[in-house]
Amino acid sequence: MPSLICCSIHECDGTRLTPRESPVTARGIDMPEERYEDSLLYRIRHSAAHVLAEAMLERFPAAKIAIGPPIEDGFYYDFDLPSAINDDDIKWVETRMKKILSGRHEFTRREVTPEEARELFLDQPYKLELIDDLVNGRQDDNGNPIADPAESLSIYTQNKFSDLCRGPHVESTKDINPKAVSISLRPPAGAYWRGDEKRPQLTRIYGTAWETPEELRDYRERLEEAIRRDHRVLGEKLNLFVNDAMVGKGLPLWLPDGAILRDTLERWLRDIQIERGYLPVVTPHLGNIELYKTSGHYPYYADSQYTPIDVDGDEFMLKPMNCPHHCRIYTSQPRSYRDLPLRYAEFGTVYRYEQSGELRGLTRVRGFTVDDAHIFVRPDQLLDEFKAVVNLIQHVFGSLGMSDFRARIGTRDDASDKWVGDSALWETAAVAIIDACDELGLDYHIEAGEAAFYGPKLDFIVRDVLKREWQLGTVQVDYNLPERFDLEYVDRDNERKRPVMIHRAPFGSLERFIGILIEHFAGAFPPWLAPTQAIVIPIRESHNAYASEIEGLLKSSGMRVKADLQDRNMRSKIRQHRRMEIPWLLVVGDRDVEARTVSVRLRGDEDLGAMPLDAFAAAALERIASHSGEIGL
RNA sequence: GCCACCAUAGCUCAAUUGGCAGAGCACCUGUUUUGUAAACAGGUUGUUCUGGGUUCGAGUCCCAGUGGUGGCUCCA
Repeated sequence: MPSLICCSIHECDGTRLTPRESPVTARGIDMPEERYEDSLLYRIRHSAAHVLAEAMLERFPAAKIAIGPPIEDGFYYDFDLPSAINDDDIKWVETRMKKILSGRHEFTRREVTPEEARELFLDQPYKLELIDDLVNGRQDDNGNPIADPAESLSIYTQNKFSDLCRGPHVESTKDINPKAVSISLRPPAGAYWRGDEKRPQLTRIYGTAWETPEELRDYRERLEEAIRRDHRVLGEKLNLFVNDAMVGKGLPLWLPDGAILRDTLERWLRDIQIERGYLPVVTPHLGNIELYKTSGHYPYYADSQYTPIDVDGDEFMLKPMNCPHHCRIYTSQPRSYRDLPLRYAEFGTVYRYEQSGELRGLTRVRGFTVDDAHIFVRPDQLLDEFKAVVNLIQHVFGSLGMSDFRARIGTRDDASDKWVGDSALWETAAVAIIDACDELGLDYHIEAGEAAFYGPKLDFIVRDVLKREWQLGTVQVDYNLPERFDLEYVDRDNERKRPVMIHRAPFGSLERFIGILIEHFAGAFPPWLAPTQAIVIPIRESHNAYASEIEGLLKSSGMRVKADLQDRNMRSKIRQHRRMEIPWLLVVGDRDVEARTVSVRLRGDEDLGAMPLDAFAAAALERIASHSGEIGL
């Protein structure tokens, strides 16, 4: 099954974080980057979490404490509270934390036996559970040991608070600047104990802590910048899309400017794919449920699919993926080994029931369009075709200047039995993926257990402005669907053989990709993507005719351009269009009419002065055609 | 789906302990004709998310629903 759009990795245990907060440079000599876990910042945050717990227990003496690790940019602590927490509580706790931090309280470590530990945390059930696990050795959900039993446990104490903790911590609260700590920047959140929705839901208090108040101030500014870049904020400001309650949650409406952006991307990718031998196909939004029973998607994944629709006594589904349809296109004719690879491409809109709490802007929606293709290959073609697909995805990301992604190879692990198919084929496929990535010099990492259920895959994962991770592009190797749909080709030796299927989507989904793209460019799109590429601004009404003439000329050369003939002064028009991130503002007055020039002002701040209309058109069209991110002419 | 918070004009927000629903921007009309980030004057704009309840009186308090936000869980 294609996981064509899914998978965010949640960072809550602090173990997957990059150590970039603390690049160490000593006396001009570059030192290797320190691991986050070894950094002062990590100890500060870990210690601040303990102080948070101490203050919370003063405010809520009946609270039960769970865990409180450092995370990227801060820390949290989970509490089981007797009543809901409000802003006044947060304010009180923050003030109290700062008071405790101002004291000179040492963090002292003490080794205790499990018995002593149980005695100490007699009224803290979550701690008792942790102690039991540590003493017995950690086990995963299948009962396999993942950590050795601990013989002794460590307790850290500061002021009047002790916590079960392996450390490390700062030596004393004097190592933490109270002015560099805040818990009021992020609202309290719900979180299940041990991430299990069947266990109690706890209240998670997030905090942030830095070495200096200046770093805290910088962090605040980064948060504000993130809001400014948020695709939901920019989507409204730039009139790209809206979510409408009457239409339904998670079903965004594309406004004209957003549709132009989307259409431009779609046409661009379609052209690239045609060059590379892809064939267009089109399939309907509804399909008979038999299609999904055959593919295996139903009822196993019924939770995320919409209730079937009765059509003349048969059950039809809104299609949650395009692959079964493409398989049926494959089987519509007998296939020869000479026909392969066969690459069916479709911008296919699919519908999935996503939990309401997870919906978000364009990055998580209930109806979305996958830039999907299914490639049917002979086994001997798999490696080359896989490389070609990765090459295509790299081309797409590279053309858009998106380098801030991680590539993840998802393989199967032994902890789950959800995998289908022969393990030798899995091995073959995984080796093909790894070989392809190596040959392409792709910087990847392997995560066991992140495969699709039918085969290993390669995903391209990016982070949004709020540092949430989203899967965009994906390539998946599938031996399963060809089996289920009984796909065959006649080989050179006249034997019927089974093709291998590659599922792939460079964008993943148009919606999510554009959401990320808006944030990537902060709304200032390169000219080829900008919904409006140039605005002509007449200085006086008497220049309107010239402005309209320029509009017509540039339009006929294919540029997306408008003349702004409103009865407002030039300065206010410049302000308005700058705010809309229009790349080129063409101001025209007497001198320009006289000399047939336009005075070009760039989206940023730069005024290029007058240039001949032809020269502007040629230079701008070159920028557009080359997909340059540069707007200077 | 779960926990918490939020919802006032198209947008951003205000409205004392429950006492006549407001401002800026946008929009409309007029004046203005401007050389690079907001001309001037006047005017329109409301089921205060929806439905119940308490009250002499509800934007404000209570209940339910809807939508949004932050997390958690899930994510083929």
